[in-house]
Order: sequence, then C-alpha cells, then structure tokens
Amino acid sequence: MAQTETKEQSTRTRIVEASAELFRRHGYAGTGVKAIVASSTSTYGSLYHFFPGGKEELGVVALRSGGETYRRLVEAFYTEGADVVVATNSFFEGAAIVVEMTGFADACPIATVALEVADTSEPMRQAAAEAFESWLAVLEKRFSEAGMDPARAREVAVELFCAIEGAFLLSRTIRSTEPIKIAGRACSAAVGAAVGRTQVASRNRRAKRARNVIP
Amino acid sequence: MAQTETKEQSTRTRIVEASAELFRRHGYAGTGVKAIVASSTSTYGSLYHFFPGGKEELGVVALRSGGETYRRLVEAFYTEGADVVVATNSFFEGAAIVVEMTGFADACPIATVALEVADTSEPMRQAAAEAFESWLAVLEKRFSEAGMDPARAREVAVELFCAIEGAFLLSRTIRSTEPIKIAGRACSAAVGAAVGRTQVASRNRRAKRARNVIP
DNA sequence: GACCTCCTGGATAGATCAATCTAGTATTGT
DNA sequence: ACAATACTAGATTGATCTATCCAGGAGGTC
Repeated sequence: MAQTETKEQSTRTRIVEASAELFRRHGYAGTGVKAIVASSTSTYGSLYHFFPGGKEELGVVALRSGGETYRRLVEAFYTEGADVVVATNSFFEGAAIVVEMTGFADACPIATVALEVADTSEPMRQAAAEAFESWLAVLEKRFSEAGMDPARAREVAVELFCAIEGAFLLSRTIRSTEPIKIAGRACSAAVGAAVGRTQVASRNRRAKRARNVIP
Repeated sequence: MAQTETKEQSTRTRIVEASAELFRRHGYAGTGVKAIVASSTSTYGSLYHFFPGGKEELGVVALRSGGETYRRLVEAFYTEGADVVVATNSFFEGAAIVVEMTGFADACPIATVALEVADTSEPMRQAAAEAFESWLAVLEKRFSEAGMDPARAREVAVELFCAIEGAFLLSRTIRSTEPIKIAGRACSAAVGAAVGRTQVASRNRRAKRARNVIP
C-alpha cells in the first residue's frame, strides 16, 4: 500500500485530477463519467475500482482535492509573517493572470459545483463547505497575526472570500479581468484599514482596538 | 398575438418561470426538459412550439427573465433619490431573509448557470453577462447620482456585486446567512465612504473630488 | 359551416447517461 | 513456484436524456 509513485502519476491520481478539472469547467452534471475516463486515460473498471461510490464519490474527492490545492495556493501568498496587504494585492493580481491565461475557464475549483449541488447532494455540499472553511481559516489566522482581533479577522476573511468569488463569477461571465482588479484594490484597502495601516488616518480607531487585544 | 392574458399565466410564461426556477436551483445541465414540462404543467409539444431552439434557447430566455426580475428588485431597493447607504443595508438584509426562507435554495437567478455555461454555450454566457451588466448599470446610476464620479461609481457597483454574489455562494454552501450579513455591513460602509458620508472623516478626500464633478 | 392558424398532447426515436459485470493482466507475499 | 490480491479493460444494461413528429383541439375569420 501507499506505493512510491516515482515517475508517472497513479491511475487514481489521474482520475481525480481529470475529474477536478472537468467539474470545475463544466460543472458536475455537465461532466460525464465517460469524459472523465477519456480525459484521464483510464477505464470504467479502474474508475469504479477506486471509487465504488461512483460519480458522487468522485465529486466529493475532486472537491477535497481542489480545495486542498487552492488552500496551499492561498498559503503560498499569505505566508507566515508576510504583509497581509501586499499578500492580498499579489493574490488578486495572480488570480487575474491565471483567469486570463486559461481563457476565463479556470477560476475557483469549487464554486461551479458548489452552487450546482448545494441542495442536491449533501456529501458534496459538505465537501465544498469544508474546502471554503479551510481557506477562510488560513486568512483568519494571518489576519489575526497581523493585529486584527479574531472576530474582525473572520469578518475580513469572509469579505475577501466573497470579493474574489464574486469577481471570478463576473470575470468568467463578461470575459474580462476588470472585476478581479477592482475587487483586489478594494480588498487590499479593506485589509489595510482593518489591520491599522495608515492610508486614511482616522480609520484606525477600530484597528487600534484590535491591536490592544493581541499585543 | 400579444394576447391579453387576464387571469391565468400563459403556457409560455409558465414554461419560462419553471425553467428559471429549476435552472437556478439545480443548474442547467442538472435540469431535464422533462422536469420543466412537469413543473410547468405543459407538454413537450408546447415547449418546442414556443422554443424551437430547445433547451438552450430556453436557457437564454430563462436567464433574461431572471435577470430582468432581479434588476427590478435592485431598482426597488435603490430608488431614485434614495439614500444609497440605507438602500445597500436593506438590500443585503432582504437578501439574507430570502435566502434563509427558501432553505438556502434561491439566491442569485443567474450565477449557477453562468458558471456552468461560461465556456460551454456562448449564447447563454452572453445572456448572463447582459443580466449582470444591467444590474451594475442600475447601481452605477444611483451611485453617480449620489455624488460619486462615474468611474468610481462603476468600481463600487462592481465591488457590491462581487460581495453579494460571493456571499450567496458561501451562504448556500455553508447554510448560514452570516456571510451575507458580513458582506452587507462591509458594503454599506464602503458605499458610505465612497459617497462621502462622514463616519471616518479623512476618507472623504476622494468623495469630495467626485462631488465636484457632478454638482 | 369551412378554413386557417395557433397551440396541445404524448408516443417515440435515437443518443447518451451512470453503473455493472466478467474476464483478464500485473503485482505482491510466502 | 504458487496463490492471493490489486488493478485494468471494455462490452453491456437499463434508465434517462433531448428532440421530433403528427394527430387533433380551440378559437378566430370569411
């Protein structure tokens, strides 16, 4: 068990990655098992061997996989001790570049499926929820460390999440990165304000309060 | 033609409304024509009589219909001359109530389908884009009237859009209205700041500039 | 009443769907 | 070497999908 997997990806991995990509791009219902088999150069036999729960199990695993990958991406921008305003700026800029480079196809690995299955498949809904919460947890942690009080850190994390997800939706739909750039500027400013960065002087009252809590 | 339609809805209308609801809840690919026929108490014959383009034409029409309905909803909150901060607050509060009342099923009438078809069906993508832009146009207009310069009004409109759409996504996924409330507070504050509302004194520089442009 | 257009009803076709099944080939442990 | 297990292969099944088709009802016009 747990074989070494040196050179090429295992069949299982290929299936999960192909699923994640197809689900993200065309949605859950819009992706056929046949397409997954073809795209992963595997077979029905292999797919149902590794995922006896069928398409839905594959959906859950793909959401977890995409969620995990994206969480690492968030962590790569919001590193420990990094300036959260700079990180926010970079994160949105990076997102805009990726979205544009993939022809407005790849944005959030979860959102498309999450909306589709939110009241259709409870296991998948939960997997999506856990993915989202794991991203929020990273942001909350960094924002707390940067001086926000925990409740405020949660709020700002949620605001940032909403901004980027809404921007992804609008960007993919109108085929322009403008929304990501606008949301990025707004979020960087909001994070700066919440963390007590100068910019606008009297905005600091709330942030100063926060910094007293976490010295 | 254009018959009076006094008491009960026309078959065509019933089909469009059933489609819009089913697409919004379960997505485009996740909704079968059979389900639309059943839910609208019509038949295949009627459906393909009114929509010879089949499911895709129905998708376009449903997006337009949902977009129009929601645009009117936005206009009902952001009435001419209304306080944009109050309107923003009410809008998010209303959204939270609706989302909760429908058991986290009904939020945005466009988003689910928009993400699904963004790089699958060009006619549907365009219909979704037009719906979104029509909402943004309403917000832009009101924000301009409230004293923001046009470019800034567009930005704030986009920020608000992203916030509510992201909040809808997160709310439906984690089954909580918390994100809508957080996003609402943040947006009301941002709108207030952009419009030059006091709250934080020195935030006004940019807004004052804007008010000089539109006296 | 005959005709015409608009709409309804639903059976049916043909494609595609998820999933199963059996037979087979590696790989592993002893 | 042998047996057991892990994985692959893909034809097949029955359900479900979108779309077509045509017979007929409803209502208006001459």
